[in-house]
Amino acid sequence: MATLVQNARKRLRSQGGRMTGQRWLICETLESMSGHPTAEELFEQVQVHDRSLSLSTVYRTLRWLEAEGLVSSRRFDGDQRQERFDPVHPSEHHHFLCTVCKSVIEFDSPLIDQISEDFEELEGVLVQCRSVELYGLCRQCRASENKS
Amino acid sequence: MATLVQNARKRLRSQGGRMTGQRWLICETLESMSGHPTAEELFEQVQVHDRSLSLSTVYRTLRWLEAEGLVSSRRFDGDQRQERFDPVHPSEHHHFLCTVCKSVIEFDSPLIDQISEDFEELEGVLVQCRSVELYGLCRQCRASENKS
DNA sequence: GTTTGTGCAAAAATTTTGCAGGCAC
DNA sequence: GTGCCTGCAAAATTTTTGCACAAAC
Repeated sequence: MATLVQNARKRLRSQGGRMTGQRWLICETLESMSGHPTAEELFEQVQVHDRSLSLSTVYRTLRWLEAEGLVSSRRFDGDQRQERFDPVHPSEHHHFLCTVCKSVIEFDSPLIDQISEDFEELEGVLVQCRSVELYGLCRQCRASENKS
Repeated sequence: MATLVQNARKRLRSQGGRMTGQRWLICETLESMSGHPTAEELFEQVQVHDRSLSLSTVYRTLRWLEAEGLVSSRRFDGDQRQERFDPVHPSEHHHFLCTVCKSVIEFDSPLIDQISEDFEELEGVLVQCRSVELYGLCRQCRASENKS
């Protein structure tokens, strides 16, 4: 499966853009971070490898990747201001968020299409996108909750 | 069914707060607006009836209502910055958003509980909240899309 | 009278943009 | 060399806060 850097390089080439060290690092770092980081979190992680890379560049790169459909941005319940970013996967997927440790688990279910089709029939609308978010306690946090 | 103003008044009484004209107007206006307005939109609508009511008061009231569990705030896909607010309904419900006219339709489906239970079993997590968002074309926009 | 609430203006927080210089091709 | 890209600082946008005054009990 193509990595984010590979996809980005392809897009850049086709539009006369350049795969700079900064873009490379941002893509690689984003892909290595599991939990849908904010721009700020990604920036901090990127700075470990390049002290001089700026937050503007992180934002500019993320927005470009988003426009290219390679990265998606969202806000989860309880996120007040900052957006979260993650590489777009080839297949649609949805999110479970642990309200204690903030970890994210991705999932999918055929029932989501069913819901969508039921609703189309009921209302006469056309559904083009679906987003399901579940919130609760992950396995670990659930266990430690029980102990205390 | 209790209105937002009625619920708010009850909470205020029990904690020594006051149902002021501003709070009343904000609650009534929010309840009368169907499409999950932003604070700014609510503010504009409120200003029709009270020119001197400030945006700060709108925010302060919304945050208080939110803390009391009477109003919920969210951001939909494509909303870049501003949050949207709406009165919390007694039963859980989800949202369909028209990507053209921005109208919002609320719905519910028993399959959502099913998805949630399936996922709990699969991952050993505890799901406490669910949020489903569908995006597409509403009946009207779908029709006018076909014509053109 | 005391406490709570409001408007205003200023601050805080997040994201975007203009510009001068730097780097990739 | 040309043109895209970056860092910096400043702007823009949304939301919160401090404070003096006003309103409700």
